[in-house]
Amino acid sequence: MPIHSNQPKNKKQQLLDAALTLFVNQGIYATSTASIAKTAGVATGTLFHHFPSKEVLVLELYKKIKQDFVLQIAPFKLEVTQLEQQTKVIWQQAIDWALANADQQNFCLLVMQYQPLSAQTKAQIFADEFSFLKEIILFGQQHQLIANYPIELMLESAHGQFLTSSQFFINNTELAQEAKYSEAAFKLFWKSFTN
Amino acid sequence: MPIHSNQPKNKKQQLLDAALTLFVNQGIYATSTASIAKTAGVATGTLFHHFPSKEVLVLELYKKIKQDFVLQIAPFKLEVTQLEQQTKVIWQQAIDWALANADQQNFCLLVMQYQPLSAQTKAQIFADEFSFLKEIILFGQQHQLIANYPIELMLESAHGQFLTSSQFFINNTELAQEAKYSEAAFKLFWKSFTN
DNA sequence: GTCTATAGTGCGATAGAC
DNA sequence: GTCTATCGCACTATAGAC
Repeated sequence: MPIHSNQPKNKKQQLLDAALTLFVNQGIYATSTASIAKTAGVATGTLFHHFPSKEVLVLELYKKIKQDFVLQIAPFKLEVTQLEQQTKVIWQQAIDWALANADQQNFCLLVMQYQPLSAQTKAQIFADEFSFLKEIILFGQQHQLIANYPIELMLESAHGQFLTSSQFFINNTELAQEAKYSEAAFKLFWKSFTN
Repeated sequence: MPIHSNQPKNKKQQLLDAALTLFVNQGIYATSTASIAKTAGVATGTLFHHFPSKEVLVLELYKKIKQDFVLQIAPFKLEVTQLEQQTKVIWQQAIDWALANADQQNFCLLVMQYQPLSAQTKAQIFADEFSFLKEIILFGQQHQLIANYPIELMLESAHGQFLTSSQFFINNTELAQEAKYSEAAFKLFWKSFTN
């Protein structure tokens, strides 16, 4: 650790933190690099020293967040007799992460609509993020627990349902604690896939 | 009809048409009023004669599109013995409209993330647009055909599933013709709600 | 109603001192 | 690595002639 380390970690992290807050409150387009620098308490030149462009800043922030999300999803050895229960645990871990990291979750939604990032970039991120989901669906189909619909459609549907439910609970945090709501959200998800 | 009517309808409509195309190809923020006017073949001053601001232009375009969408959804007298079939017809009408009006559908998605419009404005639009959906769910619940989950959650879920499926088919138009895919999309939707 | 011309603003990014 | 200062550009919106 350097002797002269200041109380706030490093300026790069301060910039990422400030950017996240501003992005989710104002949108990515509406947030200027100058305002990010000002909020972070650094100069605009410093921002462009750490990130060659605003676009790169957005992408780097996104990747860090998704890395954190994937770590919250504990891996399983899938069991035929336990598949619904195992899926429920994973679903709840994902929802809990979204609730505890509402800014991060909202930012990911914004990035999906942020047009300066290519569709290819987004598709790659999506595939990485939800590889565990594909395993569950294929495993369930092999054992006749999950319907044999086309896998691409099912992946999109599952992702969409997760986004919808997590957004609902983020916008209505008091309902996330009620079993009636959290049970219903998972059942809506699970029943759509069952045979 | 005025004697001096030009071949292109009126300039206001030309502006709306140009705006739609540019918005879905570049995003709303990334599209300048100047480029809309240029594409429409009119001057920037003319744009601001018809729309007091870019924001109003966006909202007016959005309302026109949603009006058109709602007209495509034929009303039904809901019947207990026919509910699944009736819902399927409505679902397919909605998907077909989205496919035939991909630009319009994509634009609606962009508007939902366009932050200059207030959350209240968007919520109002959502309620208007999907009132028929609420009727179906409540009717189905009364007759024990549809699960008794909280109605707000079900409405969000239904809307999300429609957006996911229509986006999937817009991005993979060749699959929309295959019964395997279109049947699966509806079943994913319907099964999630059934008792 | 439509045009041309432009005012006024704020942006992303760079240069160069320290 | 960080700063100050600023460039060059594109944007929304307006003014005023026709």
